[in-house]
Amino acid sequence: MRVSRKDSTVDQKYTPIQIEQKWQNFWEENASYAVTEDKNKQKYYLLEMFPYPSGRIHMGHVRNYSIGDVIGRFKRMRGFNVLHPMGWDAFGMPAENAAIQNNSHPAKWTYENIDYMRVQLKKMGFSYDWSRELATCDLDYYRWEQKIFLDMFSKGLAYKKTSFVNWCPTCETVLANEQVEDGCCWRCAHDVKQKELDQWFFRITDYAEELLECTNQLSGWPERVLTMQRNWIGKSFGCEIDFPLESGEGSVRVFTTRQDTVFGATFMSLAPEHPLAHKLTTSDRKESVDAFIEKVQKTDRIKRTSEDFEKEGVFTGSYCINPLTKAKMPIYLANFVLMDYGTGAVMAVPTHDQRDFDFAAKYDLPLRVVIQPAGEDLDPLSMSAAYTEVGILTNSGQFDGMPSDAAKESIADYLQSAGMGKKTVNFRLRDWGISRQRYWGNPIPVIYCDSCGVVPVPESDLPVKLPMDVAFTGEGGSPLAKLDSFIQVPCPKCKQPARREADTMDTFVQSSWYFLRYCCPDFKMGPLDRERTDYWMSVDQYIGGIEHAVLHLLYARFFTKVLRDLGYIKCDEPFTNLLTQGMVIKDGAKMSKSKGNVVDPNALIDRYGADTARLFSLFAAPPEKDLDWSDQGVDGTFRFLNRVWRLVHDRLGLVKQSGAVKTELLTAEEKNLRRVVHKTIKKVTEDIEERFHFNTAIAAVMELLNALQASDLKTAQSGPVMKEALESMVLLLAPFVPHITEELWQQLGNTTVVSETAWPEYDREAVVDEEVLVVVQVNGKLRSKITVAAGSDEETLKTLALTDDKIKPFLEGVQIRKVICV
RNA sequence: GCGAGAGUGGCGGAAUUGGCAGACGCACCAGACUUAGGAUCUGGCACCGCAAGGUAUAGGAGUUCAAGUCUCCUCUCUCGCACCA
Repeated sequence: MRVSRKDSTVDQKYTPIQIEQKWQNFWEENASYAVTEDKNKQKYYLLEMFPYPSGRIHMGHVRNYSIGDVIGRFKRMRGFNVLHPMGWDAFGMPAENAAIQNNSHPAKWTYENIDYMRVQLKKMGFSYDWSRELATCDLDYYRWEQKIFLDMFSKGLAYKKTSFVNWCPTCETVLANEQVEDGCCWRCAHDVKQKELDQWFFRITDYAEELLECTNQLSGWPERVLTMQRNWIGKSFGCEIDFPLESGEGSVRVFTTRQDTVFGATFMSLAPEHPLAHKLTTSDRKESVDAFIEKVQKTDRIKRTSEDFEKEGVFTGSYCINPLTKAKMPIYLANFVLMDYGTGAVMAVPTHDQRDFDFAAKYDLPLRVVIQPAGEDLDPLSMSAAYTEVGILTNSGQFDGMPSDAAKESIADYLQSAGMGKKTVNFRLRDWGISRQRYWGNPIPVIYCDSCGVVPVPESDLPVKLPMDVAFTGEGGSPLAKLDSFIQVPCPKCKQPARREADTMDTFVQSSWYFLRYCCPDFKMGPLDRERTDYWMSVDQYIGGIEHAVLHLLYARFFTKVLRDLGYIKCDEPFTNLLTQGMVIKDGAKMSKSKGNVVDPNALIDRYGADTARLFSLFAAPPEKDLDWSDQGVDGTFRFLNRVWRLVHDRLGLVKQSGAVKTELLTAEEKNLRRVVHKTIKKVTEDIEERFHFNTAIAAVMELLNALQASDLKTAQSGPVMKEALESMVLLLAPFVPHITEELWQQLGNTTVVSETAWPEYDREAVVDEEVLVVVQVNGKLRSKITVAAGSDEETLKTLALTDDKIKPFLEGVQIRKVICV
């Protein structure tokens, strides 16, 4: 039964544009996806990383949000109370740059972009609770962030210090360590320089231990991301050891993880920035030391910290004493020693550390072997490289003969009891520098007074509003710093003239807690409504790009713990499950304007509709893998939706006379068709729920469509069977393509809407096979396939297999040793 | 160098617990319908072979009645970290 095009009426053609508009209006008017805290339902908090309002959405957004929407719609149909919010990561540089270019204001540019992109997202048919929409540049958002800042300030978690920071000359602002990639700015890719500035920091290092420890509980996160976070936090166990100065005045403290090699330490290397550097320099060495320090400071950090950079140093003229050997050790400054790791001083063991070995070779410093590999006898004179593996201690006094692993423990204990050092733990993680010398961000709510010092803005004076009467010239740094009406304020304490902080907060601060504010975006009494936040948190499923593995995802974890300790929330970790979706690739490269390989979602929607755009991005690859864009693949997806549309319309006549399926009256063909239907329900449910394998779920529905199309049912039961089949197909597709399925659902005679309909359950009896195909192998090779009744016993199978025409020839003249039945 | 992941047709990808390798889709080929087709439908499509059959999951060994899947070695690619003491 096929309806040719000529017989079709016009309204039977699939017209995505009209259908999608119709249902988007319906969802909007009915606020279909708005939710409240319902204690009788199980909550499900679903979140995709919110976009920066750059102007228009791109394919990465389409993919990210389509993945999320499948999960959201599926969970809703499964009966969950689904919170699925959307908002805007709205502060940041591009808005300010656009303002400079267009002689306009960042707020105008940002809000215009938001308005445009909101329309785009609505055109995609995503099931957001738009009543919770927020933009981080809204006063109602950033005012509460200022409150959080003050809380952190009063707890000592926000503090100011002068230090060398990463400076991007193009962006004219500071960058956190996490925001420097390969020595370049994460945003503009320009070389990052070092600059000494007075900056605000968040004490993320206070949480290093917990942030590390909790990675072990995040079983719903990709191992890759956890590994990256663990490496970034970089915990190492070792010792701090004091090396007394030869002069008798004080000592140099080092951090080492190789205290088993202390007896081999023959010289000392300090970072050129080390506070003792100048004090230790003898007058005759002053000239060369100063020259060296200047040279190192001119070298950029990236070069300096690359492994192939030549190790150089200079002798200070001073000595210290090895506390265990009592030997005199010359103190050097060395370019490879970093001030911000450990103590900025390294005990040099040239025999067992390659860097020290190279350094010793260059400056002709003494070598002393203290660890011997099993069955070898290292001779310092003939060594060509450091020996860095485990071994047996030698030349190490009372520790001689001990395995190096055990010696680590014993020597640490000995040093500690002798008061020469202590066991310690060191982290690679640095505090998070949040000051940005830019306008379009959240003002740091602090005032500087000559007599009172750093004074936090009193809570009653919050919020510190971003002034709107600002000129964006693009010259001479942040416009805020030059705006007297903003800068000049009386000191809140002494009322004398004082100055407001001109820096704004890193935009990553806003994204560190937006997921919490979504729980109570209208709350007026503080940053967070404890009751509502506790109901929704934590986020059950978070979805976004891998590029945030250490940036945003680490900061958000840190903030969650801080806000917990401040009493705002209960939960310890923000995101229970994390899905990192792959990139969208075209012609072998990531889609980007600069490569000229972008596909504009608008064009796609106009030509095929949002359902096709969604379906293709879900079908072409599993979510966590990169997606290879194919225009022809999009055509194929569109074709599939047309086939679905036509099939339902072609079978409408059959479906109209339907009642309930009476299983006892079904023909074999009808039973087979039902089996396919219910097997598909089972597979699609499991693929979505357990694995997020949307591509195979869609493939299963495609198979169902193929089976339905091939079927030709004619009996009295055909109507009910077909109706069940078509309705199941429509419901199974609903999370992927919500518009066309609503329309078809209605056309099938339903008065409900799909989004409020329960997800289909498969019938356990209907999926049972009556016959099964059994594969017969001889000596591990496939030789025949036989069809047997389901549940046949082993004996029957054996007989059938051994007498099978295709099997017999293989058994002639051979002794059967074993028959295995699976 | 360290850590993580991957390698399957012309392409994107299936194979969930060791049990028919290549589902589904794209591309391609043939046919049907058509005034027409960039529409639709039917069939074909890993490789070699007319066929029977044989060979195939980066390469090599192994375990097993049976290996894409488990073990060992090698190669290649991607990502992250990297002078971190």
